[in-house]
Amino acid sequence: MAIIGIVEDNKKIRDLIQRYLDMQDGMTCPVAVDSVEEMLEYLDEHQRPDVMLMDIQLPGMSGIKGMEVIKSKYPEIEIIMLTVYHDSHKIFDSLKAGASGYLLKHTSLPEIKESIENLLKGGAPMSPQIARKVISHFNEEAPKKNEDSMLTNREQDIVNGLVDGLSYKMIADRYDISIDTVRAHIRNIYKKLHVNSKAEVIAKSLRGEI
Amino acid sequence: MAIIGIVEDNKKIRDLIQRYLDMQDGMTCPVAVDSVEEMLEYLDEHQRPDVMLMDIQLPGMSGIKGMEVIKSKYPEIEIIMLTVYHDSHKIFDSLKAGASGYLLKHTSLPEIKESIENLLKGGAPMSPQIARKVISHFNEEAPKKNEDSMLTNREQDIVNGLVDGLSYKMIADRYDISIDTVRAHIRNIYKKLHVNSKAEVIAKSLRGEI
DNA sequence: CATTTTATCACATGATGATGTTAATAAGAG
DNA sequence: CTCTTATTAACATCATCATGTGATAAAATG
Repeated sequence: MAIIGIVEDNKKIRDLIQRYLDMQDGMTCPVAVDSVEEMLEYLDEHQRPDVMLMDIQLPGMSGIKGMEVIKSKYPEIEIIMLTVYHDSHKIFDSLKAGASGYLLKHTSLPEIKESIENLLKGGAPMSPQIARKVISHFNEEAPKKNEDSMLTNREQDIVNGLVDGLSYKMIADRYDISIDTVRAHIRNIYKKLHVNSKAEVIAKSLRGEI
Repeated sequence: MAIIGIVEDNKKIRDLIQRYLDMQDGMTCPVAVDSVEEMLEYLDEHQRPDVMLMDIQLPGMSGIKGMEVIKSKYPEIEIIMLTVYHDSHKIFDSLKAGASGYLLKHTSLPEIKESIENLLKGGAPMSPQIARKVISHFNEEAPKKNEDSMLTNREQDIVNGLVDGLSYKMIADRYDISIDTVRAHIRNIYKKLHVNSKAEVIAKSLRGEI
């Protein structure tokens, strides 16, 4: 009998999954909590689950951090991330932190059940979109400069300045242009990238999405 | 109508898959050959397939080498490796050479069909055992964990908020604390990391230096 | 028990950033 | 030759950030 645990802060989703899994043959789901902290308390005093479903966005400790903690204390627990996030950063962080699977939240209950069975048999459940990103990570050693970067040379200069942590004024000095010109470029960059803050540009750039 | 191509030297398997796929709605499988060389000739003179199933062990050019050649000439063709090999080297070589999926040969015909549909929808079909190996690759790829983070859990929360491109106000809302508390945390974070702007924190974080 | 750390909140102020509007010049495309 | 794009620039205004100073309380540490 496989023991399943759930960490998910949305009570509706949590209860739904718990009830469904608990009904299945060969599975029992005795614990479904809404934070990593609660799960850690539970693990101290009860039989440990074989598999754990974990959200990323949680009150208190994040699911990724939580997984690291749980994995370091109980490395034999297999953890599947079950979340709405499909950005590469969160996916790779999760996998590096020791996740055995990564499912998107629109995954149906039977698919979740199947994924758990898969995992117990030595597989690694992944939503197809996630698998795609993981695979891309491999064949993306050279063919970057992906999609229409669209950014002009000057705009790229400005982005580099932002990534280096420079203020508008410092960027203006570096390229010997006025601060208003920097502003103008940044406006254009924001439009092209569909963002509206320095922070997002820096994040995008460092994730290789520019 | 998706066009499927097959390169597989075992005639029995090749014919079986071709007949099956050809029967499916939305698919046609006009070409099934037993070597990369034959497939290259075919591609010169016919409409190119959308998806190609390819074995690794082939007479003449190997499937991995063949995929490189085909991918460089026709990068828009999506290639799924369909093979008995499950050793990490062959898997990673295939993925690096541009494979969009990797299935083991015991995969059933309906699963193959499903995998192709998956691929056409932007997914990446992988047998669970393969996914497991790919994921393991990430688990081990995390040597440099500068765990001298010094940042407290709450501080890490705040950093995550910054990385997500949130303003102080949005971070305050996310964690249900006041904006002044966010400011206080950020002051401490700046001191610990020796920086003095959001931008630098985001950059450090995304570089894995936190 | 005393001390330090962590987390919380407030008020204030100057600096920086985001956005709207407008526009001149040069280069390249059609 | 006209139209578009890239680059430059100025002025204005409100929002957000960075930083100083100070405070309370719980938790961890010694």
